[in-house]
Amino acid sequence: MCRRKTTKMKRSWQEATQDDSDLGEEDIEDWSSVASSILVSPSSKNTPQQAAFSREHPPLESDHSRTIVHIDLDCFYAQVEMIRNPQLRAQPLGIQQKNIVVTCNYVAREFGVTKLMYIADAKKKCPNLVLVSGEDLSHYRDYSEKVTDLLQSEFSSLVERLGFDENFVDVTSLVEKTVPGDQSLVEVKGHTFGPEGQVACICGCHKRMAIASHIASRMRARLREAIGITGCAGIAWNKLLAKLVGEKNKPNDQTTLLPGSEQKLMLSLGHARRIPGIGHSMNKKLESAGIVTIADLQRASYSDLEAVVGSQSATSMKNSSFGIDNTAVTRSGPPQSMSDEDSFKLCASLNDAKERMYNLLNSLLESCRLLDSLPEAEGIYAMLMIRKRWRTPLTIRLTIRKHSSAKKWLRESRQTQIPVSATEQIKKGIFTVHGPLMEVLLVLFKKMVDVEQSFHLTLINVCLTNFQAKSTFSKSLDKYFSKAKNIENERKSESEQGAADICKKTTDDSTNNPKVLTNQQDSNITQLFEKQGRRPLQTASKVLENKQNKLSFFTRKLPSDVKTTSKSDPHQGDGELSQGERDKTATLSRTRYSVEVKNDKPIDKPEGDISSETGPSFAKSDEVEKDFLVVTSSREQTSEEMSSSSHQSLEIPGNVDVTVFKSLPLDMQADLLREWKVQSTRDMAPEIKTSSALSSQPSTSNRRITDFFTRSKETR
DNA sequence: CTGGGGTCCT
DNA sequence: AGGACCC
Repeated sequence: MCRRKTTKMKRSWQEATQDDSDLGEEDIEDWSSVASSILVSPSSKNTPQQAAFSREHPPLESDHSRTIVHIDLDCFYAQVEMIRNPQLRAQPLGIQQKNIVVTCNYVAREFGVTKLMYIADAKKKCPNLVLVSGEDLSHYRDYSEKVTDLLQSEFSSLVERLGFDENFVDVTSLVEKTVPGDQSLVEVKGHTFGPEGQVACICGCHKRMAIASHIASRMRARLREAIGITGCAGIAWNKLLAKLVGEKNKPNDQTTLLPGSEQKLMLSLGHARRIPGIGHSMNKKLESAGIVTIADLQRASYSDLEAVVGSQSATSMKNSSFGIDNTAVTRSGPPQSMSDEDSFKLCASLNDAKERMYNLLNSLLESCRLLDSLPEAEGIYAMLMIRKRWRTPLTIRLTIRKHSSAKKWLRESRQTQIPVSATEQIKKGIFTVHGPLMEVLLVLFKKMVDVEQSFHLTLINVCLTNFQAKSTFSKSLDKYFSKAKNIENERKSESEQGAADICKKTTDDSTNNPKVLTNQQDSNITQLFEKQGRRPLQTASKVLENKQNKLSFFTRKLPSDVKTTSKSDPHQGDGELSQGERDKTATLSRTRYSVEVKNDKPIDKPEGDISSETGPSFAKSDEVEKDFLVVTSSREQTSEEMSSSSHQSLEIPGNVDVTVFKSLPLDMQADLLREWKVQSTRDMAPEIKTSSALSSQPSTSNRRITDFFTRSKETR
């Protein structure tokens, strides 16, 4: 079977090889039939035999079983600045970092301003260009996280970030749940890429793409409603194609790839460098072998290619050139590192370097803390934020760039463990550890720079990484709730105490001073500076603009997400929980969105609408801000689920204040319910088997907080 | 006249 | 620790 399949693939490859310029229907049809004939379980690709076989014949398998949406925000930094200051919307706006316009709005683009353009050139093109500094990324980071969170909580738990402004969303399971029973024809929403009316594949992918196009439309609508941000979507059956097709209609639009048109899409790109994964150095290697275009790549013999770039790259490039990509959407989780950097013309003295390092470190620790907003949040919010945010880095890295004539862009770095004294402090929520960290940074600095000699630096970067694996906060949760009434009554200091309690781990002394959580100047820091005028710790109090968004932070990668050497199971979908855990999952969830497809036309309907029984049920978007708990109704409920949703108070541990609990955002309530439920049933006997439809019901946001604390970064 | 971030692999 | 890649 594999052999037949591969033979057929090979034939199509040879056809493409023989005349790349001919994009006739024959090629496309052949590809389509190939694609449809080999809907095969991709899990069969990891066997050694397969790998060995692949070396001779790269695994060109077109897999249509997944449905991927790629979301790409329009000129992201510029959009954020326009949200922050709407007056900018009407003007040509450029975001400036040092000497460069890193991005600009579409008004400016009409003047010919482009990304990564020198300020001087941009001003020449557009003398009235308004420039906003974009060197501080924190606002962009905030909006970026909101976007990922929205996609993750409302559409799919499988969301992968790429930079700040792109997200891949695997909507396979959502699509499957909404496949209409009788309607075979579903119109694609938005633009398509490919010939109209093409019926290319018999596997049902066309219909899935069409449904996904409605989901993508809903995603973009939600991003606009809830965050005020616009973006493009690409819809296809793998990440590569989704990303590439999404660019076809910009800005603020969407494009669905029609099955059979992948060859046309890939060849439309022209240059091989347009393929994600082929960067500067790969491209140079390819050029040295005479491979410049994607057609060249398709045409190149595998053995030649392998000789130039190695077998692994050869295989993935060959596949990519045909639009084949089996890589999974990998849930991003919270960041693996936090860094802050500054570049400059000249840094030539130790004191200068110290001050710059201090400033970088200070802003890093500031963004770790989030305690500034604590007094303005309810105690419970603060605590949960802390639970999410307080990840303790175990290593610190210093990176510099020396001016040394030749390789100006070369960086050097040294890293070391953060002193245990400092990590202990951070665990307790005390972020005034500048002193010890500065000492460590200084050591790292001197490993790279001979401070006795003259030096010339042009960049310094401080990076916190290697976050601690296991959180100890989880067990303090119930304690917190039992104190919740105090917090309500006594406001600020009490909320700080609440946070402090959480941080005390378990057996801490009872004399813990609540004030540890306020800003404290570390007097030791003074000794690090011979010169005065350094900045005190900033006590800026950021307000919680949006508690929901602040609180729904990224989930952490789970062990099952950790890469298995190469291929992925496209059906792992929402499956990072074990079957048993899923079955125990509370069914309360926030309103979810989807699209009802009826008579070839999508109709928005509230999820509770019983008349939607015949088709897939989707919530309507207008009511999203009303946070009411709904029992997801896109399938039948088991009696167990009915009871868990209608008698939710039974799921709440006795020591928890119900009033406080009910004041929480609904998705958080669901998170906690699930957490308790899982905990209370963890040691029970194996549960009743349920249907796959049931088990695949996503618990969306339910996973976020719990996973964050029960699982953490596994050491690598 | 080259951003300020991130990721993973070797 | 560096290098590749991404935005």
